[in-house]
Amino acid sequence: MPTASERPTPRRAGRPRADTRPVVGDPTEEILAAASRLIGELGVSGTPMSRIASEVGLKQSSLYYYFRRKEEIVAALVARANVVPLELVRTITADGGPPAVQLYRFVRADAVALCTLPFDINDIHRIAQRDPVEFAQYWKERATLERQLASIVRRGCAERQLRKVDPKLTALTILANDEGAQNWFRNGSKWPAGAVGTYLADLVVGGLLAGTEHLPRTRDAADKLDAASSAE
Amino acid sequence: MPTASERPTPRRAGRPRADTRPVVGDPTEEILAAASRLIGELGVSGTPMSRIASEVGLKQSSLYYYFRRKEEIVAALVARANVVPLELVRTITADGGPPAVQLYRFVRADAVALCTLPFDINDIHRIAQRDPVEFAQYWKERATLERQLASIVRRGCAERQLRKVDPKLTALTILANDEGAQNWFRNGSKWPAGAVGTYLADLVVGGLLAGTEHLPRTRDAADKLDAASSAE
DNA sequence: AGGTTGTTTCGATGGAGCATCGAAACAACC
DNA sequence: GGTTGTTTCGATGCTCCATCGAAACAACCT
Repeated sequence: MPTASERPTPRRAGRPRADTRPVVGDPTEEILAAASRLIGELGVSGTPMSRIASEVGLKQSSLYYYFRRKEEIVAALVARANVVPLELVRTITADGGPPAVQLYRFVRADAVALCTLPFDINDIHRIAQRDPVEFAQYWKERATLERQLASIVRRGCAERQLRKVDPKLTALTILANDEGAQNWFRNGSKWPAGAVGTYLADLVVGGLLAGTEHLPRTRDAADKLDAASSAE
Repeated sequence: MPTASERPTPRRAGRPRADTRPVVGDPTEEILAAASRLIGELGVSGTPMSRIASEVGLKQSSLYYYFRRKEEIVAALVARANVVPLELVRTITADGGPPAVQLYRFVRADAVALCTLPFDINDIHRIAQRDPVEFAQYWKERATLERQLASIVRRGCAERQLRKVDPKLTALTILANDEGAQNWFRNGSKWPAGAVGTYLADLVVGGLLAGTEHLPRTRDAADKLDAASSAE
């Protein structure tokens, strides 16, 4: 009698696929994975639904059983990508420490996360701007992110650690910076993602600190907290 | 006898347009102007050729008499936008002055120029990445811009005015910064373009200077040179 | 065993957008 | 009056997105 691992995948309910390859996992996940890969290569408007479908062994129209519109796929991808920075501010704020160190940690980690993303976040950003309904979740989370970043900046200014800057404008610029970095990073960068992150964090936090001489100390503190955070 | 200004525009050679409105100027220019406006509103993939055509009083297929492909229109737009930063480094380098001041002037003016651009430079950037042939000119000019910026940074480092940074990486980041700023600026900014430019220049140059305390002096010097430059 | 229900997939189809082609409709010149 | 060159059009083919109804199965019920 065959064990579960030997047993061939049980036939699924529903009409069989024209493509004879066996169904590997959750089709929704398969579709998202294929879409992420293809969109990373060809861009959103450059990847036809038919291509995504054939990649997962389906016909074009069958995709619409899982997603009602192309943008729904894009929205699902961006929703996952958005988790990273949100989680990031959460843990960094929880870890505490001086605002400048928190900012340093965020900028570096966010830049690295964006650079290792398989698809172009700015491309998707653009689509999200033109479809506020489908991407309502995205904009809400992004506003939260901006607020939390701004509040870190505000504390940094109050404690005289940072120059006097507009917290809201600074938060926007930091996010735009990280996304801008991804732009040329994906465009064939000779620097590794980690180097880009550290460079950006140096530049931004260096530009915000009341005295640049504190930058090395800030970076060291960030290193230590990051190490402790990844160890657990 | 009617003077030149009273005389109706002389009939042009070729089949008359279905649209009865008189032809105002060079159709190529009209097309580019309409395309710039529409693409700014709806994005490149969001503006159909038929829309551009009807805007200038032509049928869809008639556009292909002036431009062979849609990307050719986009390339023409980006070629013009690219003139601004190139001209900018040229005059700023010619004006001379400390490297930090030159950088400050560039970042501020470039950010302002991008923010007042009618269309989304990142959107076009993305298309240019996927069509290196049509946009060869763009990439060549951009490489030149990077090199010139990098050389300013290199001098700044050599003169101990700036922190020790990678000049090439810095040039890339500066350009990405300016483009990133345009992203959220067009997305309904409550700050004027000038404020954005000054803020970005403060942040970037502040982050590069060996000592932040020199930032106000650098800004003042940039102000003076900009005033002198605009006066002539 | 045969029928019913629910699930998943397909094929056909319509509509929108890009691009090409040949011809139409003019002016200018011979 | 005919020829040439310029500008525009309409028709057409192709690709892509999205919808719809039906096909092809499994599972469950009698």
